[in-house]
Amino acid sequence: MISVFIVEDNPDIQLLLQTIVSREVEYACVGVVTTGTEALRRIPELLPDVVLMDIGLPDISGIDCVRRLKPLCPNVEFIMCTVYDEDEKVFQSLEAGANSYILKKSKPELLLTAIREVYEGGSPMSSDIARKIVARVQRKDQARTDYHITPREVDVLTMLAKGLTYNEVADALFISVKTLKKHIYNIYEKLHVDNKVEALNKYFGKF
Amino acid sequence: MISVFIVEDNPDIQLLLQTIVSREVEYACVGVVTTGTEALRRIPELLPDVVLMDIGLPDISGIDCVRRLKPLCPNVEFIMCTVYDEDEKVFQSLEAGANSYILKKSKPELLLTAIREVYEGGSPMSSDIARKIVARVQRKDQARTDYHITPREVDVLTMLAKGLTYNEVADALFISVKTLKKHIYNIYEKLHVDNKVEALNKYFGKF
DNA sequence: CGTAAAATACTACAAAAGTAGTAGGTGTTG
DNA sequence: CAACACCTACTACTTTTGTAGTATTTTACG
Repeated sequence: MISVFIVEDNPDIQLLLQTIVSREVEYACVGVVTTGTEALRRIPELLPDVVLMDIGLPDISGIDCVRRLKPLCPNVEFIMCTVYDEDEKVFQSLEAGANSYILKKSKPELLLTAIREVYEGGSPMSSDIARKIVARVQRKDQARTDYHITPREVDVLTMLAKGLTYNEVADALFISVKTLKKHIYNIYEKLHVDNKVEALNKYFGKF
Repeated sequence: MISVFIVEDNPDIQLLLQTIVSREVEYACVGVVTTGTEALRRIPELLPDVVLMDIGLPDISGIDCVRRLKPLCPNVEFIMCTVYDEDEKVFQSLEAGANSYILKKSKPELLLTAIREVYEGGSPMSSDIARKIVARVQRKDQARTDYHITPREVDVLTMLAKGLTYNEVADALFISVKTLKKHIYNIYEKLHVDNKVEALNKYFGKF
């Protein structure tokens, strides 16, 4: 039996979600609230297995709710259930601690499947939401393409990325600091940057 | 009609995949090879819509194949189709340019759906593969938790992350460089680090 | 085998970053 | 109102980075 908590301000959708969840025997709706404030109070008390969280709430945004709740109850799984499919909403939700992001237009069966899957440790989402996330992961690597950075220069960048000083890098690579500086100088020219952080941002993805 | 190209060294699975794809009218299998080398030669010639790529090939790994092919034919969508479900394989595949990652044990219908969805611009994958990716996105934010970094210090860290110098940050925040240095000194103490890159790595996720 | 790219090493100076304090002002809260 | 956290600003000094060159030695490749 999976206990589900619903946070949704629109009465129609609230009722709809509640109906879908309550109809099946292996799911139980243990609570429904319409505001973020209520969610913040009730969820840590009830500790449901899964929370269906709307984003556009009247007081606090659903994303901020998750951000505040997840540290308090790490074992509660949050599914963002919303009309927005913008990239930023998706990323913010995941960064806040949600593990699933589905659109309200999804079919009832899909919602139930999502609840089960997130409960079982998955991150159910449609393939177009997934693509947004994949694109972000990929963006980091695209950076690494084509600056004519040599293998040795990659070594240097990799060590600098760890936060090592010139002396430490030089020791690790068995070269003199003078040589190292030359490498770094060359790297900066190739990347058209003029300090470490800019170089790392440009070569590896952004922070 | 979606043209599909298959890279798979195991004859049984190769035949199975080919059969699944060829059975439906809206899919056409336009080529099958058993090695990475052949894939590298044939795919840029044929430019199929979708490639089903095995990872464990006899010569070059499927991941390296994608890495080399994707820049040559950016409009070809790659689906990794493999037995491995380790995190690293998943990330490496996505970073190499694949847009979907499915396991060989998946059902035939799921495979066909995946081909269609990736062709339509999605990133189909099971919810447990998705969770691995979500976990990586989240890892970056977990870092930001609990070091007692004040709002002003966050401002400072955010600007430093852009690669700005002390002078530039001080100007941007309308404070003196002396004050800025004090902030940074405090940040370093809180994070137990002693330079910029270490601080950024610790506060935001790793590079 | 020659040559081009890469890696190595050096000088010398300039600029930025980091260390280690003190200290006044502001805002909040028990 | 006292304690506390935070932001601000300062001095003085050290260390690390960055700039701008020259020059020699490997290594890779046609």
